[in-house]
Amino acid sequence: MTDSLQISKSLRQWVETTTHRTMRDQARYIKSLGFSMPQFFLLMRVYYKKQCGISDLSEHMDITTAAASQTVDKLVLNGLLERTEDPNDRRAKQVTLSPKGRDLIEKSIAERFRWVDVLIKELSAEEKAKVHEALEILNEAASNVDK
Amino acid sequence: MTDSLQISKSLRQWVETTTHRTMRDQARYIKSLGFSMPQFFLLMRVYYKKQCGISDLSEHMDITTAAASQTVDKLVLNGLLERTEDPNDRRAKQVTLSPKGRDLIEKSIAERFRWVDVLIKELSAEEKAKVHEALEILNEAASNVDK
DNA sequence: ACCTAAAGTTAAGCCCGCTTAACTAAAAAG
DNA sequence: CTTTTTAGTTAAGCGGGCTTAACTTTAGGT
Repeated sequence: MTDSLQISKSLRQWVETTTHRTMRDQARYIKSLGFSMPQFFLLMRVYYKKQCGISDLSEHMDITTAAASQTVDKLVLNGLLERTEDPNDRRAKQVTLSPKGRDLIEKSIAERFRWVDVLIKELSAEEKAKVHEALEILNEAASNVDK
Repeated sequence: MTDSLQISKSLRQWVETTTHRTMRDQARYIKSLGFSMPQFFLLMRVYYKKQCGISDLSEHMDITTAAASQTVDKLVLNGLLERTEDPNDRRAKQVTLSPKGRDLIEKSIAERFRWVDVLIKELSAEEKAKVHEALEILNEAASNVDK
């Protein structure tokens, strides 16, 4: 019989492992490209939102709008972001990823998946089947929790 | 039949979800405690290794031994780390977490587990059993990969 | 014993992220 | 139409993380 405590423990361990691994790999990759973590987190935010303003970035990253503006400025100069005026509100700016920026983010995501493929090689065919079924369940549950 | 491509896809999605969900909360929590990401990563390394030298930290974090030494210094002054001489090699230092440091790390890990329990509530008893078994497999595989 | 290599430390200095403060311009409120 | 609020920019300055360089002390090889 599997109780909630057992599964909670194994799930926690797994989340801890993956988070630890992926954050480290990501940090190294970002650094090797010459970018800082704040810059990268900002790019990630734009990646997930597709488009957002300076205020959104400052709230999301817990920094002032001044800091967000300055960081965006550097990333625009580096060709990773594009900043245009919002046609509906001429005070606001629309920040989006440039092709170069999108490429960077997608490669960094791929980077943290290299570990995933190494992990899969550790599994037998039978284990793969079990793991796959469980992951489908988890992914479904996660999307439910996200509303 | 479950092939490697299928499982890779579901595992990638899962890792993507968990990483994305937890990264921001983690960063915010660390910041709210007044610590920097480099400091936190260093503490994490010590937490996982239980005990390690300055050289290990510098290699692991891709910084010079000088930088590692200085960061450790600050964390010792803050009461989060303890630094003692290695009895087998008097050049080397053994860096370990103080009770206060361990507490900090464990609380930060707990911080990103809040949604894990919500997730488990989504599962039926049967699903819990399957997920638990799969997670045991994955955790085992992960520990093998990390040596 | 000698000499080189290895583990850390210290100091000086650079860069960068962030903040505060003062500002411009546009939208909303009255 | 005036006032206030909102979005963003700019400049000055602080603090922290990191590097290089010079140094001390201990281990290990010959």
